[in-house]
Amino acid sequence: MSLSIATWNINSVRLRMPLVEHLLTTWAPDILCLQETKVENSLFPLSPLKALGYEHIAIHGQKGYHGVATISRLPLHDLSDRRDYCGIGDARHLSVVFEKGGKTIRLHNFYVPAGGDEPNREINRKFGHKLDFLDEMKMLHAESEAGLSSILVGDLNVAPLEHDVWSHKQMLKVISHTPVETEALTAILSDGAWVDLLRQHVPAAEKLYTWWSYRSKDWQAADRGRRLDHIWSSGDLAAHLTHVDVLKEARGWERPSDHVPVIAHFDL
DNA sequence: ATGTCTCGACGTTCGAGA
Repeated sequence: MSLSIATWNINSVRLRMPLVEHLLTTWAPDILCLQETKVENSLFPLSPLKALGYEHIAIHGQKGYHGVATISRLPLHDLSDRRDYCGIGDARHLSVVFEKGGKTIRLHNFYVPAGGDEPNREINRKFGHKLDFLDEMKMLHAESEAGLSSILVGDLNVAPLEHDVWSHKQMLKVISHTPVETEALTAILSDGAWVDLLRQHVPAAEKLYTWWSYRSKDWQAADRGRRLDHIWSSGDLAAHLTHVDVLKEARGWERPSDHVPVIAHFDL
């Protein structure tokens, strides 16, 4: 029995609804986790998703900024788990529980703060917010709930490994790849007993990106990407991973997001 | 080229955030 989980920073779900529908009809993941939906809950476009068979939808939005949504063909439970990291009321987390192949699985959907431009928390409060958010994530453990497996996805806004960026040396002082961030993400991963599924599928020595800036004449020719979007799981599920698709082609779609969808496939 | 894109704000353009 197969299970597929997708994650995608959509950068406005209302603006890019045709692209979401294209993803769902063409790739048909069991569950799609979106970030940066940028819409309050009352205005979220539920009906076109339900019409495609995705009848189980959990949303956590706010006006104009941030926002996450988990869109599923499988029934979802425990839809009200939205954690207020840093206690400032941002819509950046949502978790649900579902069942597949005899397993009960908690699925976390995250949108980690980007952190601004200057990698110094003394002069840039947004960087401080990002570091505090990551610090709070260290408490997440993949095996914290008896009988439950875990998956964690989202735009974590950190490219942790050398080959998660186009130039390790040139990126060391650029937010998303500074040592304090990459060390924090690595600590969350190891302290929480998570497995980095993209890197289980693609060796760490190979370049792998999920995001290409809008600020480029030709994103494809420059290919200065970063791996900001992640899918992690508990070890029991990682053992059932068959492959991961990074849909690079989506960066070339009309009016694209700057992030591309990533889909993990399991054989359970 | 502080490079582009999105949203909200009493909008016909700009500032925020990314």
